[in-house]
Amino acid sequence: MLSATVEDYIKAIYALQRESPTGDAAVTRLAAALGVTNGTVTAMTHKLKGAGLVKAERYGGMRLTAKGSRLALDVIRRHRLVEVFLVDVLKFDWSEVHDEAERLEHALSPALIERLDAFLGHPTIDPHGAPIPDAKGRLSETPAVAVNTLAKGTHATVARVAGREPAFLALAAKHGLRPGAACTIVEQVPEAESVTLVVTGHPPVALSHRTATRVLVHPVAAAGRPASVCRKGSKPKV
Amino acid sequence: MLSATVEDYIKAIYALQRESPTGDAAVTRLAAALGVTNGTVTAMTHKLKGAGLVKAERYGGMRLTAKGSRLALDVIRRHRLVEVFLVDVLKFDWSEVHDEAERLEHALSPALIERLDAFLGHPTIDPHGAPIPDAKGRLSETPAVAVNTLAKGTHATVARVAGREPAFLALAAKHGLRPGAACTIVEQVPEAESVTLVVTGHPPVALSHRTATRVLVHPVAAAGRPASVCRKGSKPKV
DNA sequence: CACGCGAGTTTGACGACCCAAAGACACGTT
DNA sequence: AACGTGTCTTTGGGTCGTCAAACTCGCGTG
Repeated sequence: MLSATVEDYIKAIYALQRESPTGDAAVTRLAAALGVTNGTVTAMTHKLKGAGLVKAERYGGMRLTAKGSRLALDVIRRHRLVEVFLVDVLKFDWSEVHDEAERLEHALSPALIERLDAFLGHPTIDPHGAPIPDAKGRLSETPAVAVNTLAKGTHATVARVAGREPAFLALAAKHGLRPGAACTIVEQVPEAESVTLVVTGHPPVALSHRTATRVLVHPVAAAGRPASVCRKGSKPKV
Repeated sequence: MLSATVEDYIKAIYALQRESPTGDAAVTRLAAALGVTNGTVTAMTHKLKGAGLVKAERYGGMRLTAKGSRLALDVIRRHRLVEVFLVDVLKFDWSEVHDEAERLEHALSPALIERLDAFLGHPTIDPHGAPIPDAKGRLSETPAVAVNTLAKGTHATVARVAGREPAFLALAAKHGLRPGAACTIVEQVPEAESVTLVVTGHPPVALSHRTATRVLVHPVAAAGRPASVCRKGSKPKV
């Protein structure tokens, strides 16, 4: 059986690979993500290599093997299903579920996960809008764009609020920023790297572009109304 | 934070104390219950003593302190609530929930347990009929008698089916022996240490007296019918 | 009463995971 | 080409929970 520690490493490597341009994870980054020292990561890397979960060579970055990726997706599936359960069934708040899920994801048997999945109605996204891999480890990512790339006046539907910091998640919740909510870009100031958006019925919220990359939306095609829609790459005409 | 291992030891000590006439747990019994060697238990005993969870002296049995008992009841509460969840909500079979709960009981935060308790409607017994300690660690045990002490013809309500062996639990389930079921003692042969009982709608089942001590019932006072009721201590008049 | 034996304890060692600190490497600068 | 800095690896050491094997104790028996 694979230890909880191994699962945590694999999950962290998976996440680092996704946000790395070269597609491989660096020791120092991984150490920071897991809160351990570099030496500890190097030691664990040997173990993971021995288990056939990662490929790595001395002084080079590491990369998950097919087997490693499969395990990562398995752990992510467990994590996200638990989050759905905690929020939808036990009525936990959005911002507090992460740590709880972090512990639980290592204690659920495959049988339990499949029953939980069925009980929850086979959800496809977690409470933050992150996609849930299926039982075979398939992940279907809906293309979505970050709000910092959108022009003033754009109408959109919130697809996902990424990030784990409770403070940020609490802010998002306070302003109605949850998957499915309809929002509008009310201000876009490139010079200040600031974007302001509003969800109907909630106070507007100004985000730095850096923060705004964590808020992903599906722009809504203007149906008979003159709202400008600005897709990825095009510049706002303000 | 207390490790899962410590919790397992405390829970096992609690169980051993209950079934020990002297009220304290022996090293060898504990080692057998946990599947470790005696030396390991001795080492852990020192640790538990240091943490103020047990009292023990060299070559004498060990005993939980108030703090230790409280922890044991806490773990038992978690365990039994998880079992209720697995059976009632996720529709797991009776006999397979134990191992699952064994792992989960160490991964649930106090907040999660309280929410789960509320979601389940504050159950007072688990699927096997075992009482669930409340959030303050209070355990209310309903007095119940083992079927081996009852006379032929006695009508009773199943209160609890103790024991963890999947095979025994599967047998019990097959014969309708679950908390709340109405049963009747159809045969009682002291010479053969055998008792046979039947739950309406299920095939009869013969149990050795040893096994029968695990089936606890509430005898039903004969209401207008001539069924003999035999309380603890009285001899059957067959 | 001395003996023996089961129950309990100690000892030395191991695997998993971790750290601190020292060493080895890679690579851009000068 | 030599340096310096940041990244990675190694080394020695620590904790937790475990085992096997040697040792010690308490107590009933011959």
